[in-house]
Amino acid sequence: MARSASAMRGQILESALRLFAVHGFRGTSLQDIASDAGCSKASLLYHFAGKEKILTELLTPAQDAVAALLDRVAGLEGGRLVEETVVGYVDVALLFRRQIRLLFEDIAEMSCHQDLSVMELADGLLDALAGRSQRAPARVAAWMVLGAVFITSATDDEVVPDDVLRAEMIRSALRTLDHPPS
Amino acid sequence: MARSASAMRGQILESALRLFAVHGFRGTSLQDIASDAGCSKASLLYHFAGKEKILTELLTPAQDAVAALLDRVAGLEGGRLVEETVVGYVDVALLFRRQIRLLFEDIAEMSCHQDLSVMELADGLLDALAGRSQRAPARVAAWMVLGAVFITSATDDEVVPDDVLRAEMIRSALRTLDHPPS
DNA sequence: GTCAGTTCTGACCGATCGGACAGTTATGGT
DNA sequence: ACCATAACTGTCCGATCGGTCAGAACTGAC
Repeated sequence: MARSASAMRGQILESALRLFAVHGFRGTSLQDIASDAGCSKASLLYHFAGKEKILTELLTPAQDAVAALLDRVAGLEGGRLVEETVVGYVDVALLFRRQIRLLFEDIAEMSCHQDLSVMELADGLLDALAGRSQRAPARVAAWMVLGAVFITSATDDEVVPDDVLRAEMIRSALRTLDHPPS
Repeated sequence: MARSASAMRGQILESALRLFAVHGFRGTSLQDIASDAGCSKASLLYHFAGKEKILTELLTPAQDAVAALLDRVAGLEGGRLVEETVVGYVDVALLFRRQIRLLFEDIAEMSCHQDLSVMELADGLLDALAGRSQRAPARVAAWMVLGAVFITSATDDEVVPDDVLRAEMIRSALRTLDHPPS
């Protein structure tokens, strides 16, 4: 066969991205990628120095986009800074959503593989956070709160004390949901 | 030794939770847990039917807590529903933050193991989203936006069209940051 | 002391996976 | 036609890991 180098490389990257997004990085073997791309596993390792290098090449454009965004807002301040950053970040995230998804698939597969009914619980939480509304604005805001609290809890910013963190998370979440302070 | 069954089980669970939270579920082998708990790998598998069962036992209390929360807010509606759900969810998330962290460590280790400087970029994004403020409310809100957009992008709620999703994500994020609409 | 039952362990197994390597096939320049 | 180089492959290897199993060590009841 011996097609041109760039063609095979592109095919490998595309197969890898798709399989990673479905089964996660660790859940996808080099053989899986090779079979999907239509070449041998050895051919994979001819084009890429290792499995991680494939992931790196897949993630680098997203990293560059964020770096470019940070560069673009470097000189701004105040309201313009926040607005531009938010819009830019959302656009980058949506542009590279498949890459983001591949990061989560390992988690999802791990959570679902057992008898835990996390999905049902997440749905219930989503409904309640959206105030039982099915409208898009409420549902999107609920999704964001779900993710925001989840990730923020996992971080350990030892600068912020726990009680302050709790209070600010609640306030922020209620703002996200457009809920007037009581 | 042959200590009482519950003592060894508890020791194993504690070691597993700590190691999972540091190296992730997949990044921790049964041998690692056994060494940390001070027993043999075979003894692990005497107390737990498999590696996943350990994870299940670690995650079940958190699942039960969420289920209890959903049960508690089942009869509420309107403002009370949202408030109770948010406060309850934040409390559960903070209570089980180590369990949540273990879910993310696999991602973190995967992202950091390569030459990508994701941490610096995340910090830069955090600063910009917080409007260069170092105050706790701004930083917590920035963290939440960071996680919210990240997770929401990874979900595919095919009910909401992409352009609507983008607009609502931006609006929600700006609300989270307490940014007045322009 | 005896014995049944629980707890624990060393040794082993099968499977999987990432990667190495020598050799083969195709390509393009001359 | 020739050949250097790039592209590709089959095969093998070492390491890791989850899990099994027969049997040892310990315990408490009698």
